[in-house]
Order: sequence, then structure tokens, then C-alpha cells
Amino acid sequence: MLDRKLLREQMDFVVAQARRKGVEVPAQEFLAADSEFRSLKTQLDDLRKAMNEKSKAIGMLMGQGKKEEAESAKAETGELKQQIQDLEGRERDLEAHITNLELLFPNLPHESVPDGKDENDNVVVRTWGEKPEFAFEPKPHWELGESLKLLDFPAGAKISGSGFPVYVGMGAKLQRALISYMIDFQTESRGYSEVYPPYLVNAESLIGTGNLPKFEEDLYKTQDNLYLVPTAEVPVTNVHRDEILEMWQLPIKYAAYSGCFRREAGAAGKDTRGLLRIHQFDKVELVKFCLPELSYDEHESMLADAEQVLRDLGLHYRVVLLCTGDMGEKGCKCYDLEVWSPGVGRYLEISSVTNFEAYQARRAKIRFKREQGGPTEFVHILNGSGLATPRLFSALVETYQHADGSVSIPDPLKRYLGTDLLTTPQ
RNA sequence: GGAAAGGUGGCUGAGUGGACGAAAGCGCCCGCCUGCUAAGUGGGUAUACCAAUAGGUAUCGCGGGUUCGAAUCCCGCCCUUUCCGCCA
Repeated sequence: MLDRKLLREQMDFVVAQARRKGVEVPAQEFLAADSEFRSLKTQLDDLRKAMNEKSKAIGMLMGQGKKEEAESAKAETGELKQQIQDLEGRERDLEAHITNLELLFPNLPHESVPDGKDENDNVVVRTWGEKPEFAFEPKPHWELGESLKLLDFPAGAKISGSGFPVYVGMGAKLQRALISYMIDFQTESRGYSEVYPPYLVNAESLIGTGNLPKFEEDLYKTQDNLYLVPTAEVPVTNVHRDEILEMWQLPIKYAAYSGCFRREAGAAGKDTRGLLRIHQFDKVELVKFCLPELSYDEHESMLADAEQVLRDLGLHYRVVLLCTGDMGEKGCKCYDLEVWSPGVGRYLEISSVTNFEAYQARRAKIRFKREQGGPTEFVHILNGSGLATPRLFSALVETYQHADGSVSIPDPLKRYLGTDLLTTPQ
């Protein structure tokens, strides 16, 4: 959601910026509805004022015991009341209309974001490490997962359906190890506070982060009108919904582990093998609330926080700056981290680090004051994965595999896993 | 799930139909005073929208209703606390 004043005063700019993302916005329709709304509101306020004055006068007459005068004054209020009710009806309709229009406006891209249409126009900012060389044909993780008894896809399909892998044995333990390692790293070395959020959230929370109303089809919904979280971003961002924060609290930095649930409705048949695209997965999510003028610095440092995990694990990756056409509606600037997965033979998107500026803050009403009695401002909100485990699992076992089918474990994970080599269990 | 009590500003808490956006206290901010500290003292201190300004409107958990008029009465929902039941 953008600032209404910005829409009102600089619509040409908004239209141009939205166009960079390839989005056509209903500019004239919005401006017309907005100006009608404002004049309606002024009218309505005047009517209400008149009504309030009459009521007060009646109260005074009653107090003075002038019953008859009070009664005749009462009789005169009927028409006013009717007018107010009529206008209130129109106001409600108009407001809903305006809100619907507002939701069609994407967040505006930052000036540093390259123009482009789709992923082909993204810019590789840097590459870390090199593709590992193998003296043999590296296997994909689904084969390693089966031979090493780490993953049981048929069992998952039986229990839940496709896209629900079962991690077994050392696979399950590796999963826990990755989560613990990442949470410990971000909280102990990077200043994040740990949060463990609910997995079911209400609609208000999803509206706050921008997942509703537009992306309902991606979500699992329960019969109690709660939704399974698609990412910890949703509950963690909403921790501070409807709050006015104090200056000294900023920046607030949270690291949260959660399961994530996605219907992947639009992606049926794509990346169906192994862990590449599944309905339930685990992720450590980083969320920051910060001062507007610092959000792009915080964005870079969050990116570095996520990158460090891959570096410590010795995994080759690249950082991609998404172009305007590929970054989605909600963000101002977004980096993707793509890890090399040798068996799959592709870079896999493993993290998106996004600066939303005030877009989510405005929806979720998360504000701050610079000083006592000063004006409220919206904080800037950023989030990024740090990281998602399925593709990390994939890159890890594929990168560290040996010709005999065993997999080495990089240093940071050894103490969590209790071993430095995964072999076929006897 | 059953029963009861309750949800008012940053916090505590008064307010059961009219001058209440809301007493009082605490906290916080600005000033005065005391040589410093503590105390004292005067004032200020919710949010959003509309308006060039003055100002106006709305908001007492949320939604609806009654009324000329609702924090206050009625209905529905949500949440909290306590007790009981059930349960990892």
C-alpha cells in the first residue's frame, strides 16, 4: 500500500514507476474516487457537526426542564439524520472502492533496481566460490537421499501427497542441524533476537504483510479461518502490528525458525523432483524494523547475514539483483541468493532479501516517533531468508558427495550432527 | 467444552444515557525554584482523516441495534483472567 498523499500529489511519478514493473495502475479512477470521497467526507462532517450541536441543545433544554421545546427540537432532527445515513452509505461504498483500487498499486522500485521484464534481465551482483569439480557424475540429492536413507519420498506421498517429503534418520538430524546452526549463528553473531511464532495466523496478519487479498490461492486455509503460514515473515512482521515504537527500539532484528506451507497452486508440474518445490518446508527467516533513512544499509547487511551461512558452509552461490519486472509487487528492492546444486546442475533460489520500505508498515500500522510529541512515521520493514532448508539440503549433500556415495559434513555442522561423514547405514 | 468476571489513553484506574476524547495518579516532555541531589511548583503529553488557517469529524476490544444524543442500554463476535472438565 502506498501513501495516499503520494498518489494524490504525484500520480505521474507513480504511474511511471509502476510501469517500470510492467504494471498499469488505475490512476484516473483512483483520483476521481479520492476527490469524490473527500468532498463527501467534508459534507458528512458538516452534517454530523450540525447534528451534534442539535443534540447538545436538546440536552441543555432537558436539563433546564423545558420539555416542550426539547420535544419540538427532537422532531426537527429527522431529516438531518436521514441525510447523514444516506451519505454514510455512500461513504462506505466509496471507501471500499478506493481500497480496492489502492491494492492495484504495486510498491515502487528503488532507483538502484535495473529495469527489465523477467528473470533474464536480472543482474548477477557477485559470485562466491566456484562450482565444485567432480571426477565422477555428481548425483542429485534425491538419489543420494535414497541411497543414504536420508529422505523417504514414497512415504511422504502416502501420508500426505506429493510435495511432502519425509526426512528420516540422519536426514532428519541434518535438517535439525541446519536449523539450529542457522538460528544460533544469526542470534549469537549477528544480533538478531530469536522468535518462535505460531504456524496459524488470521487474515489481518496476512493483509499486513501483503499476502492477502491478492495471493489467497497460495495459502492453506483452515475451517477456523486461520491460514497456515507461507513463511515466518507473516507472524514475525505482525508481532508489532498496530504499534507505535519508540525510537530507541530501532532497529528491531528478529530471526525466526518456522515451518512454511505453500499450495504452489500456480506451479503445478514444475520442479517436481526431490526437494526443489515442496508444500511444507523449513526456513529461518530474518526480519528487521528500522529507520527509513537506514533501510538500504540494513538491506545490504541483511544480505551479508544470509550470505555468511553459505560461506561458512562452503557452498558456491551468487547474488542476483532482481530487475523491476521480476521482483514482484511488494518490494522496492530485492536480492536473491542462488546456491549451486551440482547434482541438479542449477543455481537454486535459496533466499530473497527484500526491502519493503513503508509498504508493509503502512498496511500493518507499524510506526515510530523520533521524539516525544513528534509526528508518527512508518518504519521500514525488511525481510530475508536465512535460509530455506530444502534447497540448502540439496546443495549441501550434492556438493559434498564422494564417488562412493558418501557425503562429508562441513565444519559448522559437525557438532550439531555428531559426525563428519554420512554413509549408507548398515 | 462448561461457569463467572472483565476489556477505557504509555501504565494504574474513575466513569451506568447529555457540557466526556474521557477524572485522578504514575510515567514522560518543557519551564520555574532550591548552590548540587531529592523534593516542590506551573504547563504540556492518544490516534486517524478532512481543512490554507481557525477548526471539524471519528475512535473507550470489534461489528450491529435502540435513542435527538451511547464509554454508559440491547444483540452478536473476539480476547483476557479465574474455577471446572479434557488433553500433548
